[in-house]
Amino acid sequence: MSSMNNQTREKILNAAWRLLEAAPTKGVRMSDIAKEARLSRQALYLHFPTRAELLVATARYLDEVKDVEQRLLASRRAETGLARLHAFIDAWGNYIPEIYGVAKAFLAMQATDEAVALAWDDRMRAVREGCQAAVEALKKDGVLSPDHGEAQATDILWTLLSLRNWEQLTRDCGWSQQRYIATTKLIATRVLLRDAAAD
Amino acid sequence: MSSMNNQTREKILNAAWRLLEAAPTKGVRMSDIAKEARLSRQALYLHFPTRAELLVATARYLDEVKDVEQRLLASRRAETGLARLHAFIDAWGNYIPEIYGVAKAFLAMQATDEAVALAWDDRMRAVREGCQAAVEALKKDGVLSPDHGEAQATDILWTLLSLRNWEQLTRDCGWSQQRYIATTKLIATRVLLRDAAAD
DNA sequence: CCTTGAACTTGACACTGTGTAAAGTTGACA
DNA sequence: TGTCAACTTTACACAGTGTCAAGTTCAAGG
Repeated sequence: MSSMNNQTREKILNAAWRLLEAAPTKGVRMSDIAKEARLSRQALYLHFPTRAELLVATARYLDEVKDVEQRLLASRRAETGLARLHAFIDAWGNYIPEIYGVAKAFLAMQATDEAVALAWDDRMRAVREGCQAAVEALKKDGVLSPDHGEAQATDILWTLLSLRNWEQLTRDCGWSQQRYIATTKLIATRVLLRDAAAD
Repeated sequence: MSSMNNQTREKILNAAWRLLEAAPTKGVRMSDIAKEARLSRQALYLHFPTRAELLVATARYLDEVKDVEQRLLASRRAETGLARLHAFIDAWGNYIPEIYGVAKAFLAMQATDEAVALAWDDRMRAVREGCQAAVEALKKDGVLSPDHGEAQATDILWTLLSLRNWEQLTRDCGWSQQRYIATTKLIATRVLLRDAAAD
């Protein structure tokens, strides 16, 4: 299977991506993806054993194309803890809308499929590490609020930056992306930094 | 249908509730509920036209039994804005774990079923109104942070108090319920109140 | 030119879970 | 005794996933 034509594989991943991005809330079926990729439904199963694995592969493909690693790592170059926090919120917060379609399909399937749940947890763990690094930088600068230990501060930041929160604020509450970023920075700053250190 | 034996109806709702509470993440099927209620699967359809409506009815039943209205209204009796905010977080935050099982089923079905999505939105709107009332009380006391308008403050509090955040903090991060409540109060206070007014 | 094999198509089918339909059972009440 | 409502039993339609087996296509290599 690994020796198979990679072009076809990419055609499938691209089709899945396109559909999920276009209609994040609608349930995208295997037959939909096949049609979009101009292949028979069965051809998909030649490349991906299950829908779950196709989704996971789509997510990895997306990461690769969009170069998340790169973006998240960029925030680590910031000099102060606060700058680092803000850079991380910029990096991740602006990445969310780009992966929203695929992520939504993930979250919907997470409830039923073990493999999907694990893959999602794995991705979120990566985000959590970014949060942790930002918190450590604050601590090092001596600006971390005495209200929280490092672990708790990481939990809070991680939760604040959850995709669900982004979804609620931008979709349900109608916030613009820009406002989401700005306000999230404000909240993170208020919650995580010791009084005098804000801005 | 409305003239039908209400005992059976309650037996079904109770069975659904028990199963959802016991295994919030597992998909509870109609046949599971039927078995639990010691009825045939078809009997469920005599009382509820679809699984979606059964879920919605279960949620309403839960609210009735647990008397949410009462609890949320209680917070309105608080004298100061801050006390009101904290009372509301107590009321709602402590209600979440009691409805988690049913709510989880809701959220899982929200993606596919329109009726479920509407019912959920409706419930969340009620919570939002509680948030809004708390924010208004803060404003009236003159302690609302100048960083936010009333609408934005409401959005933030509402998002902070989302079931997903409770889930992430208590399940994924391992926080105790008590810690969840205490820290959520702390965060809300830090974010929503003007500097000098904290605690 | 002819064979071989990989990539793909076609069509059929098993399985799960929801929802529908129809005929049969039970027991209370008039 | 008969009737009606509540419930059971059995069967089936439907969607979507995943499997299977028999074909087609086409390029590479003897």
